[in-house]
Amino acid sequence: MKKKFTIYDIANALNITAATVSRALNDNPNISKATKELVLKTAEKMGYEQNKLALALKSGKSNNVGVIVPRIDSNFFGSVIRGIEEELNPFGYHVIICQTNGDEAKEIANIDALLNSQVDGIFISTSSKDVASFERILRKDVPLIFFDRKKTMNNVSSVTINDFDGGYKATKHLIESGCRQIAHFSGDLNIEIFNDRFTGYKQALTDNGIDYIEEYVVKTRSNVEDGKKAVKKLLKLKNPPDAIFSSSDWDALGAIQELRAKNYKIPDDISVIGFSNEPFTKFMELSISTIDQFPLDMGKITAKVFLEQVNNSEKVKIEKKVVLEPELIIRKSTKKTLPKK
Amino acid sequence: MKKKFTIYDIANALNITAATVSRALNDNPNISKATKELVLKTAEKMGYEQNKLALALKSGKSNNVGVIVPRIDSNFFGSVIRGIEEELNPFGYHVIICQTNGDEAKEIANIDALLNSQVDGIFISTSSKDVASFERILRKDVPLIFFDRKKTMNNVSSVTINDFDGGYKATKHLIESGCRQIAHFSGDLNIEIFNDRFTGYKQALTDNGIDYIEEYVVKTRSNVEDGKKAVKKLLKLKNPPDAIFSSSDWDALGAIQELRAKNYKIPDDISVIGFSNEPFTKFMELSISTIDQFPLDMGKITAKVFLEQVNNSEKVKIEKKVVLEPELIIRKSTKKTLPKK
DNA sequence: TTATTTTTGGTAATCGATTACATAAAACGA
DNA sequence: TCGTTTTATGTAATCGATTACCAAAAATAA
Repeated sequence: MKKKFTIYDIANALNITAATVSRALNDNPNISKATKELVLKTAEKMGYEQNKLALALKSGKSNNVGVIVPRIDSNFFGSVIRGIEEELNPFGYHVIICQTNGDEAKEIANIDALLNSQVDGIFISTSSKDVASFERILRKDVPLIFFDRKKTMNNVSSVTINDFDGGYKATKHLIESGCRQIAHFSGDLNIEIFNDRFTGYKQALTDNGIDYIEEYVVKTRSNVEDGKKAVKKLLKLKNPPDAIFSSSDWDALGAIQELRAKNYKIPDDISVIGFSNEPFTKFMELSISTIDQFPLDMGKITAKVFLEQVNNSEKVKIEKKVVLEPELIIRKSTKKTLPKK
Repeated sequence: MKKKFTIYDIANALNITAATVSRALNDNPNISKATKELVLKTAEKMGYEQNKLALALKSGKSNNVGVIVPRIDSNFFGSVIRGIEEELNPFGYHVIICQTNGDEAKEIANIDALLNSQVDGIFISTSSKDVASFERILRKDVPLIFFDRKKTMNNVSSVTINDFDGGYKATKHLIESGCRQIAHFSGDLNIEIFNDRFTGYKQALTDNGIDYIEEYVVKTRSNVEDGKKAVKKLLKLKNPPDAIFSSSDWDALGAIQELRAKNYKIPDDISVIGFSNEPFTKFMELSISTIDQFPLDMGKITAKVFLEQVNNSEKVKIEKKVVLEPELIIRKSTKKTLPKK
């Protein structure tokens, strides 16, 4: 077993006390230069490294933040986390990752675990219907910030994109390119982002005098298989759609694969637009129109909001709701031309 | 300020000592049932949660592991981390993420920070030329495991794929499909994985009686731009290649974009094969042949090797070198036919 | 030379949980 | 009834670093 050296070891070696060593290492003004140099030299020689755990226990600050996401191996969440890490690292914070796979129970378990480990903040893209566990975070006075998938709560900051606008823009684009029977892959409508996209979709229809047809809306779960299934279902309708606005790029991909397998022409027979701007949408045979959510920025801004909050001299409560504007990206899977009329 | 309750608060409330409370909470057999129930009830009522920091300081175990990667927003590393997290979470471990962007100084800084925070293990995909910082980890007796980008060190476990084999398989496939002038995008040859792929490439050439031509090897940095540049360079040769084996999917993508812009036919004029099986390679107009590295498995196995190591009753030193077998995935960017002869 | 101030460093409590050791009370046997 | 075992809990040290408070030594003033 190798030995880990502490300030007490340094103190013993120099016949001084740990308090002096601690002060010397922290460059405290009432330690003489001679002693400081001696301590520093000895620390160096022994390979001393500060135990952050002891410091964290004493100070109540762990310098860790927890990030809870459905999954980390998607480009979107990977980019958000990258943004958070890059922004926080210079301030000495570390990022603890937790995955929920969209499971509410796992999300609660993760929150508990993070609270136990005394993280200095929790950033979450939630999959929960309930806010009870978030209230527990607030009760412990731990900064909580939602990103992407938020819950609306008082005194809690959030960084999201305007999903309503994203849904609106995507749908409007389809309408402007001549489509009238526009289907929607919705995702779980209990989750705000999906509900907002859906609402944006409906609003765009209304604003353009198009009737909302309930059977055009299919609930999907952001994967290729669900996209295929959804298309199959839609094609069986007596009046199949001429466009699909999918709330996820993965469903859109599934839809496109299924449509092409059935020899539909995209975008001529059916236009398809996704959501998220996953890298693959750009490189595909038939590049997919989509909505960019700027995940890297979202991560960085989330981190900044957190930093503001902890540096706020703890007096006034900050509630900051940052809403990023999504961007429509038009590619080959939707028509660029104007209405046929 | 909200109050965080400790075992002392419970002890005071019940007029017993913290020791008893601690024992009751840990279901110690020599605490009476009555007291246990009382303590449990009071803890519940107060919303008590154990402070893991205090526990970690006392026990010397933080239940955190550090994972150091060049970047987290790539499918490959995202998947590895997902695998690690999934495997370790049931055992109560949390994963701290650090990014280096391939910068050696940042890697060292991250290692220092992780050691300071007393992590129970460090998993790293290294970008360093030097092993000095890893020796510091070992000196502190912290388990160290390399994955993907390793250094060869005694007493250190690693989980990698057989990059030599990957390079060999890719090159052999190109040869078998009739190519003879095979170029290679190499990456930084100081990094073992790239060097191994390169060696596999050369070996496949040799085994098939093809001369190794130095000017066919271009150093790239795993991004689209470098792939384009590399192709431009190769096409200027008096004897341009008829195939490219790229050590990265991103360079391969750049190469393909550049080649198509110049009206080369793929795979007829030039075959291209990448490395990693990034999702986009599958969905592209011209799907890209590549080598699968099974990143999720790599993460899970890395975690398992770690668990074995810490459960090893700390007596015998374990050095486990796991090498996964990569898989050739043939798609449209390479010919499937046999040699034209 | 004595009193006062300034330097410098020591003492001991603290953060929250665990645990070896000690001890009081209850239960038991003879 | 007295000694012995068992049961249940208390006491105090420990993990490593910080810091309010105090005290000796040195420097300065009177």
